[in-house]
Amino acid sequence: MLRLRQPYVKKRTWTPDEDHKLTAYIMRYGICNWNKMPKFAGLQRSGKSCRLRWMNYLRPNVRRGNFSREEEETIIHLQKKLGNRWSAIAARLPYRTDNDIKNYWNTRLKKRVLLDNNNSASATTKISSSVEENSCDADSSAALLNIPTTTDFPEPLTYGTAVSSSGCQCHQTVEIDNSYIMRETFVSSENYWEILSFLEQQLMTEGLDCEAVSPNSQLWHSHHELYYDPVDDFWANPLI
DNA sequence: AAGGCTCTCAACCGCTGTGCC
DNA sequence: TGGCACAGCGGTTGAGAGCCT
Repeated sequence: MLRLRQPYVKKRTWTPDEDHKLTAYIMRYGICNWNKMPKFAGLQRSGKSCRLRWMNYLRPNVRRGNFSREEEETIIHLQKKLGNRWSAIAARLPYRTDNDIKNYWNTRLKKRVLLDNNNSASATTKISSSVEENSCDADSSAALLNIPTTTDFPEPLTYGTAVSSSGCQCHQTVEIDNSYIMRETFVSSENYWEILSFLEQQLMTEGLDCEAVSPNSQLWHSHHELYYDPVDDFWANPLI
């Protein structure tokens, strides 16, 4: 299959204002249709771009910064076991995105593993076997390596009226103004308060995201018909 | 100080899977 | 069953920071 590539694509870094609009929109109206969202949110972006930005950067339960030794070892182990299935690996590393893991692997871990393989085959085996000694599958390796689970974080207070949990995940459904639902999977308490504060500012500052579509408008109703299927949740079961 | 090189990460792309009509 | 729309995935690459000469 021939892949046609644009000869030169100027990358557009997201501006704080764009981040602001996207976050405000999602926090208020949730996620329904990525393709239509940019228009409703007043963004000159593709739906894909918005989705990527949210998933990899803006989403509350995303941990950024250095990977711990345990996380590194988990990635090495899972990559060996699963291959370059980054989303599957990310599912076993709460708070890390597939893009982050992929980048980290490509820029650092891959080199290290190759180096280890070249220098000492036994050194690499040690890392893998130390995991496999205690765990015969990837599912349990996360627990083995002390990767935080939902219970490691204090349950955040809920904004709004309704909270529901399903199984072991902290999956929250929040109703605001009786007209729309915001949902978030577990959020670290630190990020949660940041987001909550931000959301409260948004709700209090009418017109701040004036280009976003009002939930009561005809336009909003037309596209929110499709909104919210609890089964369709990227984070429905992050530890599977 | 300046130019080139390397590394990291955010963002883009095309492809594939899934659900709906 | 086929076509379409959309979401998600993994590979790739541009931008920018930092390092080196």
